[in-house]
Amino acid sequence: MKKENSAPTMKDVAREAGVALGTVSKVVNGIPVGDAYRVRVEEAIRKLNYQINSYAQGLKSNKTHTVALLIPNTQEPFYASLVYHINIALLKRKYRMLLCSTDYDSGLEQEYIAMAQQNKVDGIIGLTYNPGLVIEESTPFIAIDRSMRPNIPCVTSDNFAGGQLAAEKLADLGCRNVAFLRTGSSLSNEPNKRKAGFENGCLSRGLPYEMKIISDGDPYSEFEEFLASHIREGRLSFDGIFCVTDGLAYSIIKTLRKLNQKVPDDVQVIGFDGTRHFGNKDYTCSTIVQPVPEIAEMCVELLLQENMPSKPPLVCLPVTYAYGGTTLEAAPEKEER
Amino acid sequence: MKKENSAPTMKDVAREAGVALGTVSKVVNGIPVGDAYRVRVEEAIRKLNYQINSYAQGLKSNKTHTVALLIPNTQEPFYASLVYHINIALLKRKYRMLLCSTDYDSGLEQEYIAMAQQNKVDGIIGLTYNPGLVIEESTPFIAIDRSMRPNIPCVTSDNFAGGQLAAEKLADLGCRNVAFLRTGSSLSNEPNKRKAGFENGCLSRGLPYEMKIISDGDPYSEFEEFLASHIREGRLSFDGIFCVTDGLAYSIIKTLRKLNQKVPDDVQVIGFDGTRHFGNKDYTCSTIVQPVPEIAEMCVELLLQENMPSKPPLVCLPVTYAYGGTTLEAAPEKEER
DNA sequence: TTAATTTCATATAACGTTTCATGAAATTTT
DNA sequence: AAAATTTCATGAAACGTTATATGAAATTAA
Repeated sequence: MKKENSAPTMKDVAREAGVALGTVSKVVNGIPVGDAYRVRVEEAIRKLNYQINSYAQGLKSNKTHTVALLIPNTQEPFYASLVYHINIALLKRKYRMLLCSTDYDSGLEQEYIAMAQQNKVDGIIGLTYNPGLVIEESTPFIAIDRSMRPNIPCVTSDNFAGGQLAAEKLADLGCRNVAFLRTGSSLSNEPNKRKAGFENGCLSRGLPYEMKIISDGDPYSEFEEFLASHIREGRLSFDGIFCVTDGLAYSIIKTLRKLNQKVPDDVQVIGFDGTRHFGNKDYTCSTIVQPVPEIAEMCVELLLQENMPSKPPLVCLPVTYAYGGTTLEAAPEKEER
Repeated sequence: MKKENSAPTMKDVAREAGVALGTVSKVVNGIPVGDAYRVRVEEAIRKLNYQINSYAQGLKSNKTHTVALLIPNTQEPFYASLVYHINIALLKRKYRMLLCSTDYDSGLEQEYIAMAQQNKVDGIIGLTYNPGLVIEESTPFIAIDRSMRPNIPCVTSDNFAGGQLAAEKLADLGCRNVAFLRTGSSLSNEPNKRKAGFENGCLSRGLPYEMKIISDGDPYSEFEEFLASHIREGRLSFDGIFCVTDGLAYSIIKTLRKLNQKVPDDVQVIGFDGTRHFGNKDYTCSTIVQPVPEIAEMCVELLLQENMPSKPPLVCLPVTYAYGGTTLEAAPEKEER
């Protein structure tokens, strides 16, 4: 007599189908089995509504079907978007996601990695700015947005091309004098690539540019001061601004408004990230879009692939430009006024 | 001889400490054991850096130490904040979180619940607007923000009090004519409580009010039309607006700006949620703050408590008002101009 | 037709826990 | 001091899988 409330096991399926336990296991795992057997097992599975007990499976196979995602937080739109798409990519492959918000705390990061080193996850996808993390060779690790070390695969957007694209767009849209703005808060070197790409793009188009990087103090008031100091007779000396992130772009747009500069008529603004903010179209700007779904897919793909290539790949995914109302282009959908 | 790359097991600890397997299990699970034994086991655990294999544990005990979180998405700030705080509350108790983005898809929701019904999670915390979900009695379920049915515990903010608080605040700040704005997109009945509380507050203060609920069409242009129609000689007939969410508030503020109404001088705006948007202080408004960390704690607490009370609790947590620049109050920190 | 080979379902032994019956040692009772 | 009782570490069984050795049936070779 079977207990009331317990899920059916392979043994139950085997009894129901009149086959051996091992045969059920094979069917469940897609290992070829005589047609007559397979059909009977499949029927029994359907009839009993059998689902595999992944904990028994994990115990036996040392595979947990769980992947840890190390991410600073789940609230900034870019991170939230990564969480969302990685979650989808994992569920698609029947993997669970263990979410680990690290708050940039290297102690926590190391703790989670240690946990993974034990037997709790099959691998880690990590966005961390802490290069000193101790990661055992045996734990598959994929880095997002920052190359951790030579032997760890890394998936990033093509930040250099993104910077270049921003410069070219601004040039195409008639700018004659542009600026790159960035805060120094991020320790990743990817923003530097955005900057380098932007410089490169400006140079190749003969577009005069200025760089402003605020690393200390309150970036918002510092940027306001910076912008105010570039106003002569009510006019800003730039007519195009590239901000290192959309978050900064929003802030700059607000500052520009305060300084009576019209966006995009007086000055055009391009951000970076392109993560839609809680589906509210009021909070978009023209931007360089990071291909978050593709980044997510690629991370999961690399992490779960059977045989890691000897040379760990550095994947650099293409970015695109998207109009968002803060440049002179026409909206793709419909002009809203 | 032990395999190189495998984690130490209880057996290893037992051998190292010279005690029986069961004794190690007791120590690990905090079951009292003779002091001398406990010390030796603890030492061995430290020496071998033993960590329990939660898959073996889950197999044996039918406890998975995993909780599923059903949530529409991870990107809207309120949801993102819930994810974050529930994640923390669970990790604190050594529970894993299985994140399930449902996109309001009842099929997906049901699928995840079925998965939980099998043996994959110990319980579910769910924010869903689908009252028809089939949930077995045996699966602990905590609803957020919407009472699913009488026998399922539910944790919400005190939406009624929040509406009331908004009305009182606006009255205190000198408003003489106010409006409640809401989109009809949400199927939850909690927004109705916000509305009811607001009405109640207005009535008790003798504050004339108007309600506008947009359920069809593009809410943004509809609201713009609505607001424009209430302008006489350049002045809006309201001097206070309560929006059902911060997201709507941002949108309304932008519309007001377009209509040349100054916030907060001409019209004050209060939103609802109080989730800080990606830590960017440019995107805050005066608001009724939902106590997300407390909601998260409460959900986890209720879900994991040993003996569920016979009468499932309906927990209603207190909200607070927070200044955010869109009302006439002074900023708590420092006035920024 | 018989022997050698291949095919493939079966049964069994782990995997690392928890739990529980067992009985030795320590304590209390007489 | 002996008997009865309590305390508590022990070790084996079980949880639901996977993997591997086993041998029966089917196929091929002689």
